[in-house]
Amino acid sequence: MFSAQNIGKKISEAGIKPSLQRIKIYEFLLKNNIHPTVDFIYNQLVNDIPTLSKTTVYNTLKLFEKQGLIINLIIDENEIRYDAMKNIHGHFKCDKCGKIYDFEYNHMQLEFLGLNHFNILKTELNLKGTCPECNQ
Amino acid sequence: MFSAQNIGKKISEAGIKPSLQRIKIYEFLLKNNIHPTVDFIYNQLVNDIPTLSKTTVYNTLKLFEKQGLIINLIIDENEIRYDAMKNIHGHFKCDKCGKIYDFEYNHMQLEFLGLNHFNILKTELNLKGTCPECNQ
DNA sequence: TTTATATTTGTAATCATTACATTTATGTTT
DNA sequence: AAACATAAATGTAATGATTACAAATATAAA
Repeated sequence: MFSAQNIGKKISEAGIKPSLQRIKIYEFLLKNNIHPTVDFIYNQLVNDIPTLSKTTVYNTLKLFEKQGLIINLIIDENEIRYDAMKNIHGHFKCDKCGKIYDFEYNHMQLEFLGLNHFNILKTELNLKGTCPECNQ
Repeated sequence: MFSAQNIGKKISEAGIKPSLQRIKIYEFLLKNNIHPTVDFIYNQLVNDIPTLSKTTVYNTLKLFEKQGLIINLIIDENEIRYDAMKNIHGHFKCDKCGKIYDFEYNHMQLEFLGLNHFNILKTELNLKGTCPECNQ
């Protein structure tokens, strides 16, 4: 499903040279749809690539985002998260356990008032509250 | 329109003792609907209150938020902004000039799929792109 | 006036991110 | 293959927003 070749190809198609580090980082995002932070990604991958630097993770994610391969997710202070899912969806963050859930919504029906002549490039719908597990 | 008494009363109604600092900070948010950062608020008010500490601004805004008097707005990394507008509305941030615009949207028609038994306490709709001024 | 409590203040610590210079890897030319 | 140029990765130091914490000040109560 996500072979190294496929991943490298996707990276190439985004105009990025597929180095080992870049393949591993993108692979991690594709296989783990958990909206990880930079720190989390680094800690997971440093086992695989002992020489990995956190700066590389930062640079790589910034590059991926610039080239449209992933999106970033600013849902709470002091933590940028990353998401390789490219379909439009919303994010729910549980205030108690901190887990982030994806959800679908009827974005086609959304209507914005007073944004004529605005060039909208990104839409973020973030919900907060408590998840079913924490509600019990 | 926003007299010191009215402001003090609103703060009291939120269960907060209306000190000078608290009144000035809330007054600033009410009179300037510009989604300011902590730093901006501090720099504006320190003229008025020369002994003001930035810690007080942080503490006061946190308290206001906890008591539901204001909301915070996390639309970009490294900057929490605050908003005293209590009606539901979205925020558009221009990538070029950085200005944040309010807009209305049809939130009543919004439908979330897969969030049964989730307790939704806050909804944030953030758009990004370029504003008409920067599009020219 | 004492005493207790709440609020404000200033400094130091924390932590995510960025800047920058060095090292390593990759690709090209001769 | 060697020399060179370029790109990518690395490690350390700097930045900047936020928080922790203890001391000082203000407010309220006895």
